Amino acid sequence: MTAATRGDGMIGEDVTQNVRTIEAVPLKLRIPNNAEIKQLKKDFDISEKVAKFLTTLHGRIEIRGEVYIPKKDFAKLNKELEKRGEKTFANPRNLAAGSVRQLDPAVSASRPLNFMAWHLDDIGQKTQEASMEILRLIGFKTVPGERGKKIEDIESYYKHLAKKREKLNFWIDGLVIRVNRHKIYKKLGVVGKTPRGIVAWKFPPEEATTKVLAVNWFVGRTGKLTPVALLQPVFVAGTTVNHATLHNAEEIKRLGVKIGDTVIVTKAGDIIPKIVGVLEKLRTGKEEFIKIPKKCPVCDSYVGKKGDNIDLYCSNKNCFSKEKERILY
DNA sequence: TCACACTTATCGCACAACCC
DNA sequence: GGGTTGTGCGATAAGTGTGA
Repeated sequence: MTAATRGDGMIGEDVTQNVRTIEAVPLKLRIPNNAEIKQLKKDFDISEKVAKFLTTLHGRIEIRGEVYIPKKDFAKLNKELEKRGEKTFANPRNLAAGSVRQLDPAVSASRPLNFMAWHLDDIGQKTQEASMEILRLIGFKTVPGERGKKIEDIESYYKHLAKKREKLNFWIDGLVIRVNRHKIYKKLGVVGKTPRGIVAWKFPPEEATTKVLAVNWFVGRTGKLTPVALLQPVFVAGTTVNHATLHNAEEIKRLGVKIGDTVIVTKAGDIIPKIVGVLEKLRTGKEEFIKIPKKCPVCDSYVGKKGDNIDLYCSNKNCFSKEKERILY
């Protein structure tokens, strides 16, 4: 058995030794019995070839899934750490990611890692439903899901899940809608890195309010100036947020944000901090306009726009920040 | 108009280098 | 040898520019 992280989609990190310590990942696949295969044929129209493969499981099989830490186990671990006077972990998502990459498998084994499968590579099965059933039969836990025939079915499942979300034993940020029939799924193809047959529908992100303390202009490798708001630290969706990008001068104008304003902050995809609004009623009159720089904050050269582009760029080809970011890139 | 690449941000964790 | 610090990595979303 070998295991790898997703990486860039092509090359990931070898995490075999750590994944082997996860109890929910069977070291030996379970071979379904005759009655189970018979039922599988009846329910999911699987071919003789697939049925035969399942009776031996000889050959290569690729499974994708999610390593996670159940809420209860995460709370228990932090309680134990607190008791011992040790530092507790901020959230289960990053702890799971970090635990999988540990150099010492014994450390990974000490963390309450769990695994749920959501993809079985093509072995000849015709639908996603069949994939999930096969995964269950060969010994994997699978992500919960339901089949819907109409858009309304998906809407109602989304609402049902949103209600049920807090009661689940693991964190979720939405649901994934996937075309059931593999033939249609393949026919739809891939756009960039995203297959057309699969769509994520996220829940509205958690919100918090905080103050804008300052706005700093960052110069990227292309020379583009990006305003980044320095925020009063605020806890949102499992982490403490200190900064949020304002993208460009147009975004500052659109939001109408000033230094000193109380703003509403969310995290897109529960990851990226984002200012979504300004609470103008809380203004005291001491708020300051955000100055659009005329000179580069790093090399003091003039900045300007490129044609109709709304972004500002540093005019100095040898700007230190550009060079630095280019090297970093 | 669409597809795709680029840019930017965040966090926690791993690991090497450094200091005491 | 142990603690601290700095850097890099992985995962991820959204806005924008570019080229077909």
